[in-house]
Amino acid sequence: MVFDIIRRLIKSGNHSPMSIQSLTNEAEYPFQKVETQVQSFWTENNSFAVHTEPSKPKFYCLSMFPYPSGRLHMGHVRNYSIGDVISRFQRMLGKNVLQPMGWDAFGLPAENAAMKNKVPPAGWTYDNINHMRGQLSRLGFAYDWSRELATCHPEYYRWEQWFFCRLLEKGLVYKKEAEVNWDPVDQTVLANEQVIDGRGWRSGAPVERRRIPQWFIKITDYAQELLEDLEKLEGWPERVRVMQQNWIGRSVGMEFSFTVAGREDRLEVYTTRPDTLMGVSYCAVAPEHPLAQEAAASNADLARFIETIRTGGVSEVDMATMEKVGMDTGFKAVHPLNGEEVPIWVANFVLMSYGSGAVMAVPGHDERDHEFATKYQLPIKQVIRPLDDTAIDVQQAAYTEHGICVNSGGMDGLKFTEAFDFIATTFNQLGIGQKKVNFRLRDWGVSRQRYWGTPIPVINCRECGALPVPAQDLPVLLPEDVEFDGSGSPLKKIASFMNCSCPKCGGPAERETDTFDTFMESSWYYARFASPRYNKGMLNLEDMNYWLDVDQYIGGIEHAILHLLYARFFHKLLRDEGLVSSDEPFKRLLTQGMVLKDGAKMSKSLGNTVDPEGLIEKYGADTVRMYTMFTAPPDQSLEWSDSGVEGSYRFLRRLWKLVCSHTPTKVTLKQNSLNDVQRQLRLKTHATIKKVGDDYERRQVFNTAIAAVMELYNELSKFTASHDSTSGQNQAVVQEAMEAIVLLLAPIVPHMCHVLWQHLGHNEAVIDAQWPVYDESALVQDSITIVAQVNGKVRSQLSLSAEVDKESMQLAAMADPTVQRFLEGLTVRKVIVVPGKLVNIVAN
RNA sequence: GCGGACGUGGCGGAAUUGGUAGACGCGCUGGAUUUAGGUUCCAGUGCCUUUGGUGUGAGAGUUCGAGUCUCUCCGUCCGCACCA
Repeated sequence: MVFDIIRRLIKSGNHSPMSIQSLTNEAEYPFQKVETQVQSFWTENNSFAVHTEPSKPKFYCLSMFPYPSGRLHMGHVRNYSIGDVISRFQRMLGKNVLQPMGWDAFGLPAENAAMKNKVPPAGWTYDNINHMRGQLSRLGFAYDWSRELATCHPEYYRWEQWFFCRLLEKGLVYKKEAEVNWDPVDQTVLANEQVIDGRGWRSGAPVERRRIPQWFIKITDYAQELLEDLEKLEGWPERVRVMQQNWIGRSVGMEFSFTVAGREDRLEVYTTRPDTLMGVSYCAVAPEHPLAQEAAASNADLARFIETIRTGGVSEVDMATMEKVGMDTGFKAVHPLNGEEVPIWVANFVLMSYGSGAVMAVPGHDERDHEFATKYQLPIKQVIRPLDDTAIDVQQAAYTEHGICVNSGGMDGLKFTEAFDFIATTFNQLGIGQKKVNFRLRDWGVSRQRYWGTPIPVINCRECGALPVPAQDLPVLLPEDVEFDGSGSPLKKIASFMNCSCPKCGGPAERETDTFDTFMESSWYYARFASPRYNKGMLNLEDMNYWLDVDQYIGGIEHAILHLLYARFFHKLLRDEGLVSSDEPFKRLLTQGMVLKDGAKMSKSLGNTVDPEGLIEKYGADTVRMYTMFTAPPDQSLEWSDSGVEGSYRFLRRLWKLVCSHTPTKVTLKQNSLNDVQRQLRLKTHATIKKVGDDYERRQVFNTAIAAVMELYNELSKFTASHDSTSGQNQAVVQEAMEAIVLLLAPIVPHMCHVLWQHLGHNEAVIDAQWPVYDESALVQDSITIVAQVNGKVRSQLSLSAEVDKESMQLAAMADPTVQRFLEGLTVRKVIVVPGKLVNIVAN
């Protein structure tokens, strides 16, 4: 086993029992001793290991696992602090809380490091994991480390290989040619990230688009369900759901074909705007389209042109921002309604991978078509007019709104849906097309021409084709001790990996050397965490039924679309294989904001990073946790400030001193015998408990929770400064306020609160304490403040009995001298009374 | 290009359902303690011509009442399928 407990025990340091008293007697807040001692306590007691216990309510809190890049950055600290706070809060509510941690260990950076430092990707990755595990422990996160996993471990990826083979057998996986970025100098495939301004990042050579056979998983089979189920995800931020909805991109349109003049075959196109059909002035096909290829065969200029437009990146942003260029193929498409012939062009903006690789172009009513038509002086026809009949000039700009058909023969006067239906009926009768729902979502290409990834478990036999590796031969192990120089896959050079025999005919065969997209591993790790050591199958159903779904998932907004969509898809695949029982993996989602410094994202290239380790050294983990939770709401970006850290540190020091100087008491608090000042403090204590609980659970904003605790602290410290709080009910209300503060902060500042809780006279550990419940009777007030406005402007504040009715409020406001002064010479027209809040007198 | 979000003091942010704008923290100013610096404590702190006026990127609108709702504009940031 790679991950042993022993090493962590050594890491956690000092085991000699140190009494709480020796800590709380220290004049200054001894954060180092506190944190070391409390972390030892958690380790020795195995405090965060959990088991499937069907009789107990569970809570599964998951933070997106990190890529082991080498060191934690502030983004990690923030992400994992949020998850830890939620986990510890839920535990105090009495739940059986699972909070695991692991490593998204495959990926490109390990290969880059391998080239740079001449070390194998595996060794580099394991070293990073060991270092980062230590950093996480030092931050005091309540992980069940016995469940730790790393995706590069065969125990993990073997099940992914097994599952892929199942999908292959079920027909949910297929192989087809797809475009990649090809570096002609380095003779290698480049990631989009490695293409800079259309050139290879290392060679500087112009990148070519090349087609190679790759594996795809049929996510489009699940497009409709992935779209519909978004509505069930009430615990997800609206914006993430909208992003996924747009990504899936359901559209209703017409699929139909043009005849090509003088030919037997037809040109298939898809359009969402059949109402503009009479405005078609040309068609455009992708460079890879058969018609384009055929035309190029007898036209050297066109062949050269197609070659040039196949350079440049393949990403969506490259496609959308590049200059739109094209060339006439010489073929003519015959308009299905008026028989007119329009030219067929080849254009770089048409994607072979989307739809049929061909489009009808209506420059009058589509911006992209308009740009292209203007450039090549193709005709622009107006066939739609605005509903309100405003004058438009389609020669100047495309009119893209829905409107009414004009210049369209029999369709004139029809609105969008009427025109749509007309075309649908007509084409059905002609047998050349029909209504079709299309999705923007494309099938998931999972092949990567990289070494450091899960080997795709496929054997290529010259006789029998591509076959899945039989289950008993799994895992296909990735050789870890390799020479890696970046020129193609090292797997191709290892004969013992490459050569195998065909599982069907037994003849000589070769292994697939591509590896999986790393999104594969991160698409199911949440489930594996619930049965991480299970070796009889991919997932243990009993554990799945107890722990899933993930109650709270936390991670960066940058994963809003891809990772979350793939994980949702994978969950449905797992469900259909009978491995899990629910439809969706993540009940509630919190997308944390970025950590910024000087207004920019912290990054190595900008040199504006802050190293968490140095901060922990200087201020302790509790301060760092508190600062990251206090400075901004979790879903917004966090602007780094050194003096802000000082502020959090100062608060914790003050709190430490105040509680340590208090003598704990067991005196019973008697609500009815409290004086006004005592009642006031008690009111603040319980109002704070109420607000903070709501902030943690419903609102998930921790900055305001901390602010509320600070307010209580301020009131408490004023109280202790001006009253003798060593005896009687004074001591009782102070004890109550302190206990509240310690409990309310325990999820955020767990080390300090562990010690302070014991100082306040409790034997149980604060992690096992019950979350405080507010006392409704303590919140009852005798008098309330009412705002008096004249014409919407605040003129006075009135202290009135809490039970005051609307009429009395109005009378009191009218009688107020300041209000009177502002009403002088005016006639009262109207009075608005908001019970318990304000009175607005409208006068002129 | 497409899609998404955001814009409030000197700064980070608060205002949860249309009802006292600026909670809490930082910074700054003054004072106390200290040989001094630091620390700690106390008081003040949106802006202005201060019995008042004004103020939430700009402009308009709805409303008794708008930071919050609607529209237009400006600006900033994020994602876009091989980075994870």
